[in-house]
Amino acid sequence: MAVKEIPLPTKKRMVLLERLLSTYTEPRITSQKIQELTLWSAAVVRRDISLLEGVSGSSAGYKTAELRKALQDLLNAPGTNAKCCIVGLGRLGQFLMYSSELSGSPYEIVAGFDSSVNRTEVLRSSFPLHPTTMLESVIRQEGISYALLTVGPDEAQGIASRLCDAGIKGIVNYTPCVLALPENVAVENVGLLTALENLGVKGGC
Amino acid sequence: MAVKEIPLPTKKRMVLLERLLSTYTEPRITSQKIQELTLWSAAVVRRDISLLEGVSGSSAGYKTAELRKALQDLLNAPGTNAKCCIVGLGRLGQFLMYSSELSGSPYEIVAGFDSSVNRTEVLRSSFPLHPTTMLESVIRQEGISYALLTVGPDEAQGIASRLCDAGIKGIVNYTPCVLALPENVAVENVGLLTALENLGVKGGC
DNA sequence: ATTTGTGAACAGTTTCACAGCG
DNA sequence: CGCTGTGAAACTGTTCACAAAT
Repeated sequence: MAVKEIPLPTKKRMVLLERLLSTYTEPRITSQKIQELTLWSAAVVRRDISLLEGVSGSSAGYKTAELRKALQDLLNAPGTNAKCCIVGLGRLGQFLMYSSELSGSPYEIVAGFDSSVNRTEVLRSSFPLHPTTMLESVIRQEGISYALLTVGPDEAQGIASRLCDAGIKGIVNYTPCVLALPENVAVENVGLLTALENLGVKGGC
Repeated sequence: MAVKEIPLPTKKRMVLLERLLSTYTEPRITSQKIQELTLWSAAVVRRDISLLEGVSGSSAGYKTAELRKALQDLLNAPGTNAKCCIVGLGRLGQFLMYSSELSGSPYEIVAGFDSSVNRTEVLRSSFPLHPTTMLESVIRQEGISYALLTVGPDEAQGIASRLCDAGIKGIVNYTPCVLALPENVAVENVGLLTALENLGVKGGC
C-alpha cells in the first residue's frame, strides 16, 4: 500500500515536524532552520523530507505550506476515523476527558469507562460514559481503535487484556505497569515514573 | 565513568524489567519467560543482561533477586537525589502533585510552580508551591534536576527555555508543543496527541 | 536437557561528502 | 553561491546459531 517504506524514527519526526510547522509563519524553511528548532541533524531532516511526495526544495529551502500539506497527507491517511476511549475516570481520566488537545486532529474520544457506576453517571461529558462491564460491546460497536489506560496499577493488566481481546489496536499506558500484550497491539508507555526514568537514562550513567 | 557503554534501548528495557521483577514472585526467571511477559526476544534479553555486572545465569535461568539488585544498582546510580518540580498546577499538574507513583523510587517532587498566586496559595501539598517568578532561584537553591511541564501550549516554550537556563537536566513535556532546547537537556514528550500519534505510527501506514 | 553468553552476520538509521540544480 | 538530494560509508542495535556451563 505504501509507495515507499518509511522508517519508524522518521515517522515520529514527521509527526513532530508537522506540529512544528503549524506554528511556523515564514513562507519557506530550510533543513538548517529545522535543525536549529529540533536539534535533528540537517542531513536527517533532508532525508526524511526526501521520502515525502510532492515536495521539492530549492536553494531557498522548502515551501512551508507545501511541506506541511505533504506531511498531513501522509500522516492522516491511515488515521481517518481513529476513535479512542478512556478507561478509568479518576483524576487523570477526567483531565484527558476535558482536554481539548485532540481537537483538529484525526483522533477523537468517543467513550469513557469506569468500574464505578457512580462516576459514569455523575460526570458530564461530550461523549457517553459506560460501566467497565460494557467495555467489549461498546468497543466493538463503535469500532474504537485506541484506548487511554488510566486505571489503577492493580487493574491495569486485567483491563489491558480485555482491551486486546476486544480488538483494540493500541494502548496509551498511563499506569506504571509493564503490560504483557500480544504483538499486534502497540503500546506507548507514558506513566510518570517511566517518563522520568527514561529521562534519567538519556542523561548518561 | 561507565564500565561498559550501555545502549539506550537497552537502558529503557532495563527500567521496565526492573519494574517487572518488582512484582515477580518466582525465585528464578529465564530469558524465555521474560520474552513471554514483554515480547522482547529472548536473545535481546540475554544480551541486555550480559551487560550487567554481578549477574550469572545457569540452566535454571537467572536468580530473580540477584538480577533485580543488579538492575537497581545500575539504574539508581545516577539518580540519587533526583529532585523534580512541577511547572503548571492546572488539572494535570494537580494530578501529578497528588500522585503517589514516585514513592519508593529515587525521584522526588520537591516544588511546584504556577503563575497564578491564587493557586500556589490555595492548594495544599506536601512540598512548597511558588509563583513562577521564583522558578530560577528555587531550582538553583534546591538543586532540582527534572521538571514536569504542564503549562498551557502558549507558555510552554518560554518556560522551557527558562528551565534550561536555570540548569535543569531533563523535561517531561506534557504539552503538545515541540520544544526547542539545548542538546544537553533531555526531553520526553508525553503529550496526549504525541502519544496517540506515535501509536498510530507504530501500527503501519 | 536446558539455558546462558557471545562471536559473527544482518538490518535499520544516521552521517558524510559532494554532485547537481535553482 | 547556498541548499537540496543521495550514493556510499559508518554506526548502532538485533538476530542467528552454537559452544560452554550447570
